Amino acid sequence: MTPARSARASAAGASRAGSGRSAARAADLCRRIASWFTHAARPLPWRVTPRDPYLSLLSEFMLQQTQVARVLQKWPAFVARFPTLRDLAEADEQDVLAAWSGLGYYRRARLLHGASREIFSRYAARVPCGLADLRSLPGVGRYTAGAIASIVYSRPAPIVDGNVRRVLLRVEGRDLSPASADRWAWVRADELAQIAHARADVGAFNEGLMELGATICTPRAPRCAECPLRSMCRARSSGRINRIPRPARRVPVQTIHVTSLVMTKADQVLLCRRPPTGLWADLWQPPSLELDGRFARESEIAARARELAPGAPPPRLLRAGTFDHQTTHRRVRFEVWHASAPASARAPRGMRYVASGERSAFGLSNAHARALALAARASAVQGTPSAAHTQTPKARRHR
DNA sequence: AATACGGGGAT
DNA sequence: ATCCCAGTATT
Repeated sequence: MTPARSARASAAGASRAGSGRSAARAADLCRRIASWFTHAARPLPWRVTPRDPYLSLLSEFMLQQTQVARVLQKWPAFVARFPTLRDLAEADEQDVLAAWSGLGYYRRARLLHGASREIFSRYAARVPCGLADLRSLPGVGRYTAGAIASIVYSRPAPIVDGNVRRVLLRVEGRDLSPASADRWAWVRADELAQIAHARADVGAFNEGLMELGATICTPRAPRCAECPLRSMCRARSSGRINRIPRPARRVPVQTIHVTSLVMTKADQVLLCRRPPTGLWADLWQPPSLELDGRFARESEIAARARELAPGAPPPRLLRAGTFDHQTTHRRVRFEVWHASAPASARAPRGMRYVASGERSAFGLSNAHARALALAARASAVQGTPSAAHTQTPKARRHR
């Protein structure tokens, strides 16, 4: 064997056993993350020691595609309303939806409720620790199952969310297409989870990886100077930190027109239920007309108002105003009208007149809550003098 | 492999 | 204005 050939062979061997250097690198990465997380972890209400399985499950559902700051706003009231898994499992779905109001992706509330009922009945009210059992629960996918298994039960399961994917792609300098990036990240996260589990606490490693992505290795303007991985980050050393990960293909935003008719009777407002599928499924709203490319004409609103208060003289309509409600791939334009129903009016079948005090028992989207507020301000201005002087300066601008 | 599904934060 | 967020279920 010539010296040259011998050198190639040993180089190939060393790189496959790959082991050598890459295993040491992986162990180093795990160690740095765990060490950093012990002092950098944000105090969050579900980060209790030891982890509470129910609170962890609840937080994971709420945090699906939802930022920590938003979950923190809704967390106290939800936990106070449903302190234990049993409370949640025995609740009516509508009460769960009401407590979820404003969080978005309302299907999660129904799935969480279903999961809690299944855990209550099939698992004796204990959140399961096995990946397969977890995955069988409604609303629990690969990420959530891995999070519960590893963070709550210290099982060697990987998790990949948007944070983990970004951190791993960057530290390893992988400029992959979105689909390949996701597959690669799961493989890499699995390898690292096994190492972290063998060395220390895989839960702290997984949680630390997410925390790093959420607080340091952010999508834009990452704070590399504070990053525990800065000296080993290949995206940074090759100047590609702003190109990795590649941006996802974005879908064009479509515009929807909603004309809402807010019927009030004394201090009560008429609400109806949305259909069980589609946007804002199963939530409550004021009766609304959703038309293609335009708001409803006043004659169409008037016809609807007569249906809602049959037998009464035609209600006087007040155009309260318009606003835009922006979501990721939709712009919802609202036009809000107000009408007063006579005290004798009865709510049509399936609808309810709801007093402001009991509003919190009804699941309402933020958009429809805003429509109700707009109508209330407008009718207060146009209505009784006693109500008119309570308007805020902001309300005055809407006249 | 795409698409539907909220609402808001950060830049 | 643009991108993204502790994703999952359905098509």
